[in-house]
Amino acid sequence: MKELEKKLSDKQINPTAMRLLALDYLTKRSAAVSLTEMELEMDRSDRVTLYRTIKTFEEHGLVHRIEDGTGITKFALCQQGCDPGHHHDLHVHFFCNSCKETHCLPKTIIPEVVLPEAYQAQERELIVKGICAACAV
Amino acid sequence: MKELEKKLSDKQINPTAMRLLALDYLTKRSAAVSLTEMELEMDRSDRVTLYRTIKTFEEHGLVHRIEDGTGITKFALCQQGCDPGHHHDLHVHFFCNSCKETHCLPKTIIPEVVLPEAYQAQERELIVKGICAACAV
DNA sequence: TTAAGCGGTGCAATGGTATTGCAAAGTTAT
DNA sequence: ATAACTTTGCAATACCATTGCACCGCTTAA
Repeated sequence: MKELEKKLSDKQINPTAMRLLALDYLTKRSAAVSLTEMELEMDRSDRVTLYRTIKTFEEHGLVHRIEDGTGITKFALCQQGCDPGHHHDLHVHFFCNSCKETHCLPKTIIPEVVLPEAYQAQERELIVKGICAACAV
Repeated sequence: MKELEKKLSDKQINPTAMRLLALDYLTKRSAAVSLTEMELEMDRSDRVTLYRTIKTFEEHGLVHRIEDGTGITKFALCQQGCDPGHHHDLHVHFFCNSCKETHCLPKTIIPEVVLPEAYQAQERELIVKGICAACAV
């Protein structure tokens, strides 16, 4: 557990019980989670507290928000190297049409695209939908 | 107006007054619109009717749905060549951090990405955020 | 001509997620 | 122990998406 505490304090987050639990949960998950999922699977706590916990994590560069096209916001741990304020996650997110889970593909980088004249890119988000490795037996 | 009627009947959509109005509105818009925007700007009508109108358009391959990361679903006319059920819009969508509008970039195609072993891609959606041409004076 | 059937529209109502306000509980420094 | 600050939980609110149902107008069959 010292491990988790360190992760939090490294990001200047006060390691409270709630936050350690949430971080532990996120660490063990392979897929991105919605708030509702977290709420259901972590009996321990209130939705709003989770909401704020995740928000804190996001602001400190510990998790990133994923809009996977379902309309429901999901979250996943950042790889190392995200800063408060600015995330530099440029990996693809994959939504499985079969199991409905959203996964980060940290090795798969979003290619640069050439925009029309005068457009300036600042961030980009690529969602690929299809059948994930686990479902593609 | 015959023009608009034809567009509808070409897609097997019954050209009612409401639908002609909605199509006209969409045709004149350069940016993608949310339901709420349509509701406000087209005084003529009820939100639910618009909702169903857009849904019909979408099902018949006349408009496509855009999840631009704001959490609010937006819609824009398809270029030609979309079929009921399957849209093949592979263009990039651009969200302007300044004016908050979302634009289709029909000339800018989403590049193919190489996925990890065993993942099968079916659709892809790329949102680029930044400053649009109009705001980038 | 009337009655039945049907697509389309509008209103009311519901469900779900995101978000804020506020007060209680917990923590830290003096 | 107290004051100051942080964190948490509950209640409440604000939207957006979606469904149910009744009504309207049109076409079709008796």
